[in-house]
Amino acid sequence: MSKLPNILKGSGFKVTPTRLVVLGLFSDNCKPINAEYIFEKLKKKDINLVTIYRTLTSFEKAGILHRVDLHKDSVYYELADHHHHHIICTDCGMVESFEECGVKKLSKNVLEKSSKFKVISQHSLEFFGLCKSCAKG
Amino acid sequence: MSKLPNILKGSGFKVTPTRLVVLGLFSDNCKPINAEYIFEKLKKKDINLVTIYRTLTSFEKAGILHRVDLHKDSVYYELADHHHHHIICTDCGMVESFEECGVKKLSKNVLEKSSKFKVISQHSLEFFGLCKSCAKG
DNA sequence: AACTTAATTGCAAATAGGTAACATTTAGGA
DNA sequence: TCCTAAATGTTACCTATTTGCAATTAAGTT
Repeated sequence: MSKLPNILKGSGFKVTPTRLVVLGLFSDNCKPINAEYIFEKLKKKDINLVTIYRTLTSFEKAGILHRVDLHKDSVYYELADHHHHHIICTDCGMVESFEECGVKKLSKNVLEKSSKFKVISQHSLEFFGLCKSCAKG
Repeated sequence: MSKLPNILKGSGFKVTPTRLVVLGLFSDNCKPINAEYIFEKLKKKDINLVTIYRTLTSFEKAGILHRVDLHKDSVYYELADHHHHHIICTDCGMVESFEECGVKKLSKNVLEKSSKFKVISQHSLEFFGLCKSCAKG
């Protein structure tokens, strides 16, 4: 059950402690995380923040991670094969995930109607609103 | 037909030349634009970049503008009442807009199933892929 | 029309997220 | 074990955006 190394090898990456542990964080967390979060979580391992940025960028290029836009001031990622979407509270920033996503059909339609695009490889769908406790205030 | 001033007044803003001309840019453009673009377009009027950032932020808070995440390095906005979505080429960055969006139903479902949220006020839906010319390379 | 004042803007400096350059180290094949 | 390209650390840098504060102005009031 050496899943993580195989993911790395499968994308042509060398298997390094840093990459394993970063990838591990993503499979442990079912929420989108950013570079700073990873840096803090792995403080003990003393991994350079620059390396974390590089790891994230290369994982994204390889299709292992997807960006998630939470309208926050840094870039968040999650595992591409989770295919979650989110509701974000515009007041407190709380994030809830949901699975359901009927966008595949729409994606097909959109591509057919498009005059300029050949391939759609990914989509993002996020909702913004107020969580129950912020809606009270 | 003093539409723009009324939009501003309706949100409790004072009507200033800067705000009028920034808002005007948004109603002329059917594409998402960022602070830098506005700054360049209005170079003749010599508007401070800081003022543009402040204008964008306040318009967003007031619900006049929505953010659009194009996975680029700055924040883009478009008029909230345009309700467009986009396909972005991950290679060259080209953006195409489309109107169709069957997300309202989904939005309702999502809110019903959510344990934590009370209100959904907005959503974002973007597709990422390759435009025809980048797909060739 | 001049007066008042809170809202708006300009200017300079700071911050924050992210990237580049380059030297050092390491994974993993020969 | 050795070799080399890939990965990492360190430092400096860049670019988008924000903050603090002084000067200006929209727009209501006299």
